[in-house]
Amino acid sequence: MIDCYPMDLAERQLFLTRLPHFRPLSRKLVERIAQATTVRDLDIDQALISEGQPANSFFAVVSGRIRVYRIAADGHEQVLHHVHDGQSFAEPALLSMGRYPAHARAVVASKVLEIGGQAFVSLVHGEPGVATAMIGSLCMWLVRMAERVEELSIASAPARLAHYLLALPASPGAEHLEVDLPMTKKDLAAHLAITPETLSRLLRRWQDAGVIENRQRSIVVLDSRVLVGIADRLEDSGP
Amino acid sequence: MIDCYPMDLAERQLFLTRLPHFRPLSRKLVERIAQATTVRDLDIDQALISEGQPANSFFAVVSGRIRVYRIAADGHEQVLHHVHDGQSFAEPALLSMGRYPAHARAVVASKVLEIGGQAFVSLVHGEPGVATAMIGSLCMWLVRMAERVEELSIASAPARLAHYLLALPASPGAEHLEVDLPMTKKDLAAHLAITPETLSRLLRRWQDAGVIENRQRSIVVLDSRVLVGIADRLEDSGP
DNA sequence: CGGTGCGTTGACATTTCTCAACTGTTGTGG
DNA sequence: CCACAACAGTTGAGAAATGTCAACGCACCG
Repeated sequence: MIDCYPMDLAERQLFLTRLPHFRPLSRKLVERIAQATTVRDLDIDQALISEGQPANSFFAVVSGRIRVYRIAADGHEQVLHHVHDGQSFAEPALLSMGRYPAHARAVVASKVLEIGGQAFVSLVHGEPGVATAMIGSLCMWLVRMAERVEELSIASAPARLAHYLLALPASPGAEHLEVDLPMTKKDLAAHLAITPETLSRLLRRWQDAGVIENRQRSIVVLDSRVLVGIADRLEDSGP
Repeated sequence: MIDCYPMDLAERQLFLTRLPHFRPLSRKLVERIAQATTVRDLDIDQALISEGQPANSFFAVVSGRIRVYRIAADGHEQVLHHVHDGQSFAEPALLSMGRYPAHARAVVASKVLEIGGQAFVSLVHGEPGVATAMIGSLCMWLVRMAERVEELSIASAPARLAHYLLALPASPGAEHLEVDLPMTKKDLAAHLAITPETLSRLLRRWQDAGVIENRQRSIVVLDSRVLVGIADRLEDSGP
């Protein structure tokens, strides 16, 4: 864990300024928001929110990654989102629902900013600038959710996986594109609503076909055109 | 089509007052919003929004039903939502995206209120009450989307269908609960990401088992406990 | 160095889709 | 008002995809 020192007010303020939806706010407003924050350092797998708790805060991820999930009726853990650094979450819970609708837990050791309480809520209701910022933030979440719905509506597992890989930010490897997987393959399987076995077999098949290279925590895309074709459900060359 | 007469300002204002997120607003504010609206009467299957158009308005459904959808890469129509009377949509497009992210089209003959233009946007940015109302509206959408994600993440078709039926508002029939299907079975199948054939077979099987009665546009639930069990993936008594 | 759990692989069971044919309903034009 | 066209809905048979169960290798952490 790199950033495991306490953040002072100026640091918290600087971090807030960098969040997309607080960027347009005046220095003074951001300072007032920063005063209503506290820092939470989380160990790996440490719980942050339990479903049903009264919502008194929302959160922004400074570093690390948070898993937002619910427990299905059969006890299975259903992942709603992975929240990365620079993103915030649980705004709706604080602003209009009153209770947290899901669990949240650190995937890796993480540092989050807790922004909360009545102080922030009254700021939203009283300051048009803050309200506008929150509207922008909520709209971003809606777009992400719409993408997620579209992704999950894709019937075939190969198409869902290809779609997901192509949407991930790619860093130029030695010669081809290399995408870092932001979670374990087990979690990725859950995210795509398939089993880990199916995921493993798909990656194996594409590797054998020379389309990708399957590494530990990343995928090297050797022929993205084939992946695009699979994502568009044109055809997947079977086993 | 019942309401195919023009709505005057007072009627539009009254309708807006009834929308959940405009209810808390003062009479004067609602009147100013109403002045920025126009009525659109749509025939069955008539287009309202095309994906990619510049967004200058958002919409509220007075009567009828609007289908929000996207065209997938393979030409398949992917339904994101069905919007019913008393609900609004496309707020994010107007407030922060600038362009419509999806198509919208009338499922049946419908009347929608177009609320729009710079007038409304400046009202949102200037009037804390309106901004708060929009925040509430966006939060409701987020909750709906989260439910949709959870629904689609359920792996098995019987569980998805049972979950959907149980979430639908039920009217007490002669003796048992009767739920009206808000769309055709073909569209319902698309909504659940299954084929119409699979849907038909599931309803048939449950009817044969005495759990439901399969009518044209509604389902009579004879034994909701069995449905709850199926939704929780406990077990579905096979054919 | 040994355990814990991810990732992989194989064999098998099950679900769901696909294709094709048929039935029923609805709405329209003669 | 009826006949017909168009299309939602149903049913069946077979194929394909995916899940389940089981076993094993391997990395990582204590």
